[in-house]
Amino acid sequence: MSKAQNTPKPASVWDEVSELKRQKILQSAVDLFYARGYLPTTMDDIAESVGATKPFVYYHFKNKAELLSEIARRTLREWLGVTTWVIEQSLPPTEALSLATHQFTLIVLDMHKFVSIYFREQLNLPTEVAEEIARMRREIDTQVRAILSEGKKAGVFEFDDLAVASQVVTGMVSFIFAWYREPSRLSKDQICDQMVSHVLRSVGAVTAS
Amino acid sequence: MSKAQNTPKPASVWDEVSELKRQKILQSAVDLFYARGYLPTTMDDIAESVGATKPFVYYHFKNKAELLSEIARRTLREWLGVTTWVIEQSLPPTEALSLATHQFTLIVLDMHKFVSIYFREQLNLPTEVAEEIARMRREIDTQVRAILSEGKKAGVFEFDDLAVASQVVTGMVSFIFAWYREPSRLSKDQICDQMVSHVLRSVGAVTAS
DNA sequence: CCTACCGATCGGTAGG
DNA sequence: CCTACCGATCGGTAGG
Repeated sequence: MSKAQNTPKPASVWDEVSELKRQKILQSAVDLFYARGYLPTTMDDIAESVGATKPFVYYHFKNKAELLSEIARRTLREWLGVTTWVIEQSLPPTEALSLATHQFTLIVLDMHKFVSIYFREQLNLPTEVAEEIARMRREIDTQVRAILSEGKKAGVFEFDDLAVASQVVTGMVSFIFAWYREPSRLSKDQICDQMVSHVLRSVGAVTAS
Repeated sequence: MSKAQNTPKPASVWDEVSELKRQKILQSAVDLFYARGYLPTTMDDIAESVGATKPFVYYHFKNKAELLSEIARRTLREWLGVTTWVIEQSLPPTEALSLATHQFTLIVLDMHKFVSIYFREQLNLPTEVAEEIARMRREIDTQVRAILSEGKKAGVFEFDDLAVASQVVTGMVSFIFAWYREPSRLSKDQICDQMVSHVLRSVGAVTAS
């Protein structure tokens, strides 16, 4: 249940019902955008899949781009939440990188469709949303670099270029979206463990168990 | 000059000129698809960017999907060419993985726009082309696994699951498309060296220099 | 008489 | 929250 509803305290029963409809529409959009792509999916498709007509969708979302924006925002918000939370723990570099990788991998697996859509459809995001997303990505990158940099200084990581190392780590995990399919031969926990091992080794972590 | 023209022996001057025009159109399509996306780019846009009109484009390419198909085919052909060539050398696992990673990285850098378009627009490929591409991907995966498997048996690589390791290796390199931008702070050779180091370490290669 | 192209317009569908 | 409908633009192809 990592896909929390994110309901910002429903003030009334009316709001709660309205929010539920928003979630239902968004989930249909996610399923369709994932299967067919953002542009080929019509607002009529989404309306039909929730058993309503187009104006119903427009009542809950300003336009088509707003649906995509919400998908991208939720994805990045989850990622940024994980790295921020790990940084706050002030763990030793190896533990911090392990934890961040594990949680990051779990998000990619749990929010597989969200992540796939985000990576494929970045170009279709409105300018302001694209900039908001870019800011969050830079924050994540800064935090990953902080962990890697600290590990290198402490002598527990061994790699050359910090920027490349950071991209390699986040890329290795992000790219799971391109090959993960359900049902999966391996459990999510098994994949997390594999990814932690690969990430730790890739930055030359000494305690690669 | 890794972007070979792939000209299948021009029988005459006429064919040669025609082939040249095809290349010019394809390059314009690549630039536009990369910058704006496949669907938002119109055939008129492509025609305009080569200083002609739409029927000119249709004279050289059956339709819009054929342009995208050619981009995807060339990308996969280059990748498959590299792994096949490396396998043919019958090198020790570590050398084979180093060489494959170096060449694979170089392709992602040299054909940066091709690779980006391929990953973003897979869903827009005609069914038969998508299947052809999928076959080539499976071949590449088989060859990467062969190298990794041999290294594990020989005791020079250390990782747990072969499928995950293969995806991690190809994913790490493929994902360069998502962060590489020109002009780059690092030279292509520097990036190749970095990627070889990360890949070797990620599969627990003993000689991670 | 053909190759290589252009101006104009088609049917069909998108977002709103 | 639906029916009915718009302004616009698309990929692809006709005739010349």
